[in-house]
Amino acid sequence: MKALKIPEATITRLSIYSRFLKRLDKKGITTVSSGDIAEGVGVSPAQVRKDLAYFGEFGTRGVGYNVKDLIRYTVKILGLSEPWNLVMVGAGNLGSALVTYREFKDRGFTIVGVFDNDLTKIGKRIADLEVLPLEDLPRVVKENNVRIGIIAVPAKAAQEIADIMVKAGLEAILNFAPISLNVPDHVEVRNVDLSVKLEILTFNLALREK
Amino acid sequence: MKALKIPEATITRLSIYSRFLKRLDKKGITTVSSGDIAEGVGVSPAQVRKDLAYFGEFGTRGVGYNVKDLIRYTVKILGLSEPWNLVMVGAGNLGSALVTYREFKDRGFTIVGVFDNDLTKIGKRIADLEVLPLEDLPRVVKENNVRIGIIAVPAKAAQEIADIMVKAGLEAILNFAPISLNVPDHVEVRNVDLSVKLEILTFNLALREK
DNA sequence: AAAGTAATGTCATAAGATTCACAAATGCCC
DNA sequence: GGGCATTTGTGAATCTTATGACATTACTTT
Ligand SMILES: NC(=O)c1ccc[n+]([C@@H]2O[C@H](COP(=O)([O-])OP(=O)(O)OC[C@H]3O[C@@H](n4cnc5c(N)ncnc54)[C@H](O)[C@@H]3O)[C@@H](O)[C@H]2O)c1
Ligand SMILES: NC(=O)c1ccc[n+]([C@@H]2O[C@H](COP(=O)([O-])OP(=O)(O)OC[C@H]3O[C@@H](n4cnc5c(N)ncnc54)[C@H](O)[C@@H]3O)[C@@H](O)[C@H]2O)c1
Repeated sequence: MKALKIPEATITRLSIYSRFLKRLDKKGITTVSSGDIAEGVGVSPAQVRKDLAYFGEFGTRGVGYNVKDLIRYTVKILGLSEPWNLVMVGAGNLGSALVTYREFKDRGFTIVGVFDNDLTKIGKRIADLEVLPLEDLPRVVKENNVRIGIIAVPAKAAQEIADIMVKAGLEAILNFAPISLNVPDHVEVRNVDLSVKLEILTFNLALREK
Repeated sequence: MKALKIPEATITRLSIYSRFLKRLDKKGITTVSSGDIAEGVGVSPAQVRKDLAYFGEFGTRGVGYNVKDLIRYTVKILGLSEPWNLVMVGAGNLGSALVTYREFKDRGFTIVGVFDNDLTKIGKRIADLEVLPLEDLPRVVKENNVRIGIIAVPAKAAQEIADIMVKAGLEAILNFAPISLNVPDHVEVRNVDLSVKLEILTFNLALREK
């Protein structure tokens, strides 16, 4: 495969294009131009073509892209042709919301285990999953070939959970705790930080006063 | 004020530095170097200094930065010296989690209204807020000087809610629905897209197989 | 079948962000 | 008080990403 380095922003946009295309497909639209995609997701047409060009030629000049084909390509690129099993640690407010989030399923993600250390939560059900004690995590990871873990525990506990995940052999972590995690190089981490986006808004609004 | 354009990535990092500094302060640490911050949040020391340099000179050569002062500066830059009132539309799984999220409060955000159109939800309480019908949104916005709204409704309804928010005079929207919103230029929008981060991970893991 | 229109793919260019490297400033030790 | 160690602030260099422009290809119309 391409050794070429792909900008992470490109991957971000591909994910967005991919879901936009699925909506078009559901509406019965069969062909789409880079301009249509651009307008639908709020980028420039050149950007759309450039992003796709990293991975091949998927369109027809003078015509555009076949929606179903392009969905297949983007899904393939993003590594979503095969389903992914996930584990979630933290069965609190956010963890519960994420476990019941339907769109994950649509994109091929299945949460196969939810873990917590609070005895009052263990044994309870979220969606159709029983909350399990942390001790069971390595077993669930092994049994279900899980490679990705989600952290939804308080910041204080996040590093400890990351360590447990690494030890259990997970290769990637999606972290919702507002703290930077220390993990070995072979483990990919991405943080989702909700306050940051809010503070970009306040920064911009505050500027207006000036 | 500076007319200079600041990279959004800089604002993102400032928000992260700011919260990291608050943790240091809580631990009683009074002085910090760009290298310490860099290590704590996972960027380069030069990056930290450059980011701060957009806004002024906050450190002392040979010494570093005073933690409490730097917190004050970052908070000021991010527009957080004064508290912000927010409204939330969508009292579902995610909306409820967000309303009860404590860290928002710590950063000076107060959710003053939660709205939904589901009659079974209206009147219920989330944290200490009663869920209100959408019709009440303009009033709550006016009464509380709200400038920022959060959208946590299904994608299908998000544009409609954005329109209502714009009409009510909101100037910024934080959108959790996985769809791109159409709003006038004077309204700032930022999307929080959880699937994207997950798909960056799958992209990277899928690459490894190659 | 030729001309006109549409839209891709890509190379060149521009813009933007990060890193480097070092002079300048500070505090500390002897 | 002079030298040494430290760490900032910043201009220049580098690296990365986005935009612009257009040749190329395909379809459509007459
Ligand atoms: N709630 C939100 O809207 C929101 C938004 C952004 C970020 N976050 C972040 O997500 C994380 C979770 O937030 P939340 O609101 O769901 O908190 P929460 O308190 O509702 O849930 C945290 C859960 O983690 C469990 N937990 C704590 N320590 C643990 C450990 N060592 N091992 C296993 N489980 C443990 C707790 O028992 C609890 O069930 C926090 O880091 C928070 O900052 C939350
Ligand atoms: N749950 C998650 O973890 C999660 C994660 C990422 C993104 N999201 C996105 O956040 C949004 C909300 O997700 P959720 O899981 O909370 O869904 P949900 O179905 O639990 O809640 C949605 C709420 O919006 C309300 N609603 C629907 N239409 C409305 C309208 N026109 N006006 C006012 N209220 C309306 C519903 O009554 C419901 O209470 C969705 O767009 C979803 O894609 C959710």
